[in-house]
Amino acid sequence: MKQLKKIKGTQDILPEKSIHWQALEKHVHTRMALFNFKEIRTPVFEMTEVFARGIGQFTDIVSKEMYTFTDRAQKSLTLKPEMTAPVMRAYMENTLYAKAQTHKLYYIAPLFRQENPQAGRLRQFHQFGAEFIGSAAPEADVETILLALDIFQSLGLTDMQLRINTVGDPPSRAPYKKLLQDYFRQHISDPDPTVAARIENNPLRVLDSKDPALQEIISRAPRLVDHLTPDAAAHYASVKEQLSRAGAPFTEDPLLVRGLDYYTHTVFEITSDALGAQNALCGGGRYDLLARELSDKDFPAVGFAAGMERLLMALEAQNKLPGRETAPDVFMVCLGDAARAEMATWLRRLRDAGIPADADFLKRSPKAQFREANRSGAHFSLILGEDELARRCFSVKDMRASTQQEIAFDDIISYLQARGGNHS
RNA sequence: GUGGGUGUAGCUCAGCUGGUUAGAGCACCAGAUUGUGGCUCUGGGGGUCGUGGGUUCAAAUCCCAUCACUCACCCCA
Repeated sequence: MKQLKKIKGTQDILPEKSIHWQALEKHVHTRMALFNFKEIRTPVFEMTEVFARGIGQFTDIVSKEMYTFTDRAQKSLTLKPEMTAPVMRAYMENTLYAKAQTHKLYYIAPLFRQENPQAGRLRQFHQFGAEFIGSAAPEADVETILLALDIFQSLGLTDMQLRINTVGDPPSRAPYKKLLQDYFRQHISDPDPTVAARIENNPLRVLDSKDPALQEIISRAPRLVDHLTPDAAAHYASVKEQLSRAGAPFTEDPLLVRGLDYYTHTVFEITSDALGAQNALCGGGRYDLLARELSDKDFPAVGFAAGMERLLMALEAQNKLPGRETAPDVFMVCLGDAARAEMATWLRRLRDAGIPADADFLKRSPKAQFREANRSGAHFSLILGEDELARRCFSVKDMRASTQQEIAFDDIISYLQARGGNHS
């Protein structure tokens, strides 16, 4: 029979790796709590509308990367390719805005995009992220950026770059867009279809093109920073000033343009030198326009999303992977049928006492059971055989010291507890 | 969607210009030690050489196709 294989661009996270995932998730929960962000969980799939309207029809995500299918009721559903739109949908659907003026939400979730996989890019990948909804103040932008930095830094990660830019507000952007369109139409003689479409639909996106032929033209293009309304300019200036005061080094990148339509004002990206071509650890920004795309209400918001696979890759490259292997404190070695009959009972007693315990389940030879005990990393082997049963005791072997002594059944739990677990 | 690279044991790989039953290290299992692991020694199991076709007396090796994986472009986390 043919071996079944996982879907392209997906990954099995085996025990060897999952210890790092668990530690990273725990770390995220801890740091988020420190900033008073609360976890939100949303379904893995949504009505396609949530993304089509939220993210924007002309974005790469919506136009070619979504896992979209129709269910039996002929509704179009989509596996979520990002979390900001679902969080905003949930925020409004559950009228969180009625409970408090601002909400600080965070998530850890699997996401799906049908792209060609490569290092740091998968079809099912995982992000954690935060969404600070309800405040239009630059202080909220800063809080969000500092949160992202904090999570990376507190893991010990170094060699990161924070880049920021502003994509302005609608009053700044509308006239600028026209200006940019005119400029590109005038200077790009025969644009390829993608570029042509971008000039029409979202000229800002042309700015981050890496096409060598366009670099010259792009570098001379009019810049949004020079065409901001006073309000937008003040917002951006305030973000920069607060970041500087907080001691967060950043570089301004006038060409940093996020691929999603809902962004306004501040956008930012944190990249790592430890990664390959896909070096963005985290991307985010303010998205005051999203709520209106999904409803008839307006809510200012700012957030970020960070790729967990990429973060783990960067941590691994710097030897900073969090999490350790676990091992049981004790491994039972049962010799003979009478002892084996007591195995389940003793395992239960040990575990009820909070002592991580394992045993051999293959009825193997003593030698093989000790080998397994050794491999498990257990501190002690609890040997139970004919002799021990008769004397109502265990032979307790310390696997590191290679010493052995008898401990009465009645004393075994307290004996092991006094040894303080596997790390003593 | 487009390029490049790689497919031999569970893993890492060797296998020269095609030539008997395809190898090593690690891992796994067993024995040396009939109730004692780690070290050592001995032995063992495990491979349709990614798949299909072609050339040839003969293909893991050469040719074609195909699939998978991977890196990169695009784009993004």
